[in-house]
Amino acid sequence: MPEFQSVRGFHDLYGEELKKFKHVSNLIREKLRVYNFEEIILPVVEYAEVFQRSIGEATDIVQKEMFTFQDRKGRWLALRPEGTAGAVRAYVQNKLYALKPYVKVFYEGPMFRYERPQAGRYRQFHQIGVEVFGSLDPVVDAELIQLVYEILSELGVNVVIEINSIGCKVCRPSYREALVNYLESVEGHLCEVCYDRKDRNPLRVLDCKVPTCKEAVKEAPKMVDYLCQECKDHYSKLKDYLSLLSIPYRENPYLVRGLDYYTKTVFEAVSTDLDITVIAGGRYDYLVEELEGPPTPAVGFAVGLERLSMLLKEIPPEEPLYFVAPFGDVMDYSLAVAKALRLEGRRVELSYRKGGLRKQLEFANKLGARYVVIVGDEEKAGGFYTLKDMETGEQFRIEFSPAM
RNA sequence: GAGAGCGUAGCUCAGCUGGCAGAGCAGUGGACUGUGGAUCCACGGGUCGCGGGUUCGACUCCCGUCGCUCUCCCCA
Repeated sequence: MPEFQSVRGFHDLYGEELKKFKHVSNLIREKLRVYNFEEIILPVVEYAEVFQRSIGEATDIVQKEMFTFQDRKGRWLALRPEGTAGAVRAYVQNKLYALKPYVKVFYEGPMFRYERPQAGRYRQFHQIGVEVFGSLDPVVDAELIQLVYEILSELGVNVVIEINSIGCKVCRPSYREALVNYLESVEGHLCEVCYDRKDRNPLRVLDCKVPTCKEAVKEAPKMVDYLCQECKDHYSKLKDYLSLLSIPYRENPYLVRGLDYYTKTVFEAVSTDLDITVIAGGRYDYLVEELEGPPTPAVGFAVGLERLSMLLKEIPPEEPLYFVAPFGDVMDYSLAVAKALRLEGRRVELSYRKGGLRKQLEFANKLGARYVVIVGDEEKAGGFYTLKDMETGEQFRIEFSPAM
């Protein structure tokens, strides 16, 4: 075991893994450009209170998953466990609402949660977060889900998009009460875990995997039946839009999110291969106000980049590599050739190791070169180089005069 | 926070009821000084995760510890 190791749950990203990661990131950024979202770069550290207020004091994220520490003046700071809270803080602090009728932003970067690492779970992981501030229109929810759908389709991953409405200040309390009442009436049939969570996180009981719980919960009240008129309209309008856009989705009346700030629409994209959530989001109409901003409805979602990358099977091939292979006393000439090719915009590697032509061709293979630019005494003397296609074996003589 | 599995060469892993630490792949050199992927030969490489115990003797058995992986809770 190496003497120095990265901290548990903190990983180096490189090689093939990074290529997938970048492919996902680039594709999403291109989508966001088309949808006219503007980037905002947010700090990785906020006052801990920003998260406590937004995510909710009682949630697992705040209670046991935050990296918190004190600065020299004793104030509590935290590494961000998610992006929305900071985005809202920035929206309020910079008064972004004063600039435009509504605001569409995205951010990309690391998030931190103190959890036990396992498949698709890291203590430092990366998200792209997308937020729309200032519209209550369900068309925004629909467009965000459309965006999610397009991202996932173009990446070619097998997922299902689930949606639900969890109501608002008006209707959610009565539902929660009804649900807890119901759960108490069947508590004898619940597993140990669910018995505990029926008060703490009652909605979670609804998608417990234990068969007896599943059975006990069949007759449980559903949020959709308790929605107030406004929430009901919002939800049905959303579904109309999704149908109009031909976006396949599955209604999951038991879909909940682990953060307190959500209202009305919540949605998730779940991998059908690995049973992990890769994108999740929803509406949070009270959060801006909660962080001392003007009452402003908002919706957003976050993409887990590692999770999405690990579902990718194939990534597009890289552009061809030209390997400049000098042998003999021709390094000056080779430098000139490499420079000229690079100025044409080609991807060029100049061999840094000596060896005969055979050796150079071996190096070229190991580096995955598509073309080898053969430069020997003949080439230098004759004012040309030999271009070899490593796939077909064909060779071409290319005239060249060094102009360094 | 609870549970399970695994730590032997750069990688993947053998190594039996304790008896000289191995293979394949990768690497380097050569066969082969202007033509690669193939083949053959040679070579380099290890605190068997770490610490303790049992034993004449521990990679092997026992205890502890650290690390990794996975599951639950929860989540991107």
